Amino acid sequence: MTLDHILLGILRRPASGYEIKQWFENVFQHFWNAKLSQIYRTLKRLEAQGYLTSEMAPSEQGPDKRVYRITPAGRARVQVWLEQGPEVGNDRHAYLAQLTFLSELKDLRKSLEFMEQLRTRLSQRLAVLRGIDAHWRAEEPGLPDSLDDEQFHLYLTLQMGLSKIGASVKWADDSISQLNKRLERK
Amino acid sequence: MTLDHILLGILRRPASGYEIKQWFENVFQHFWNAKLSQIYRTLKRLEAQGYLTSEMAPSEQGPDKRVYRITPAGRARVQVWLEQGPEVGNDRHAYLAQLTFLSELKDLRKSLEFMEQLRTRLSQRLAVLRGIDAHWRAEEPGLPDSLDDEQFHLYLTLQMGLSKIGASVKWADDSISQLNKRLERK
DNA sequence: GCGCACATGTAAATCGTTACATGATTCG
DNA sequence: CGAATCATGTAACGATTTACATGTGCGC
Repeated sequence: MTLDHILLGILRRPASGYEIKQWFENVFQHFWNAKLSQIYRTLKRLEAQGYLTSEMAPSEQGPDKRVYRITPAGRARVQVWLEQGPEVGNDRHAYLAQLTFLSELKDLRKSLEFMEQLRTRLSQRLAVLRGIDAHWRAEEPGLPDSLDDEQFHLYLTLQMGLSKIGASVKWADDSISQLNKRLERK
Repeated sequence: MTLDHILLGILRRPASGYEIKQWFENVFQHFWNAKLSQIYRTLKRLEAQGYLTSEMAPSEQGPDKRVYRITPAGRARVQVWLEQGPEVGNDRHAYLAQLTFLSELKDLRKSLEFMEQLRTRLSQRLAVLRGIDAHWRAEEPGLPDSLDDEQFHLYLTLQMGLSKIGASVKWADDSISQLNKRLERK
């Protein structure tokens, strides 16, 4: 049900489904994603349940859009979610599952190749986050003190992405060098 | 469809649904989880699709169990999955979503409290992984060189967990100290 | 006898992805 | 006039969770 809460959270300021999708792409990119089709469906349900209202409005750029607004019931739901403490614990990493069984190929060179590909992909994601960070630092020299509280919270989530993906890349490097050692021993 | 592949991967050695669940709890704990109900249903489908066969067998401890065995078609499917390169990119962290909107409470002490709870939970997970690591080191002094290739791959996934959760705890500490600074400034 | 670990499933509901379907506006 | 971006949705399918439902074997 977390998608519900995220949509309600974004709608602390009115927005359309399409605009909400931008949030996922710009802000949540490194820790959550939702397809437009799912967003539209969920907004509709949330409105039927009384957490949102909506109305058509002209767009500055393009066709009319349906703008959603949160109701008091919606605000209350976000509040409960925020006060209930952190939800930890459903990471899902398909590549770690693959790595577990990669020994089945009985060929360490294949494992090495896999890890090198993985390292590349992880570095690319790291580069994206670093770009966002750099952009932010360029615009706000006094970081993080100069940020208002809302931006500061956003900034903390970005730091998390940076620190986690940074650790992953280090791990990949380390694994690659251990694999190389193992290959030399044979 | 990754669950399919994981089940087939585990079944490189015959096992029952209940035993597979132990794998998720012991080995995959830090990066994947599946409920028993889902495992049973998926095994059934995989058998119908010809990737598995099964037969009832007596248990050492408890009632009879249904033991699944992988077929050549199943092995081929795992092979394809392993050779296709790493699947990266759907981390989902509910707590980062919560943190994003925590500014709505307009009370940095609430944010601080949240981060402290989060830090506690993350440390607990780290402690579990460290325990597994310590146990491993105690039994295998020459780590990682003394491991066979299968264990070595497993060991790499554990290192990943250690490194990622370690980074998360560091990030939480850092965030807490930044929040404290911010609180003092007011 | 009670509780725990062992063992297997079904049903209902929701979540999430992929494919399909349509159309307006803007910029080059 | 074509491509990109803006904009909204439906349908079908598969993945996942939660609740329900049942029963064995062992140790205290």
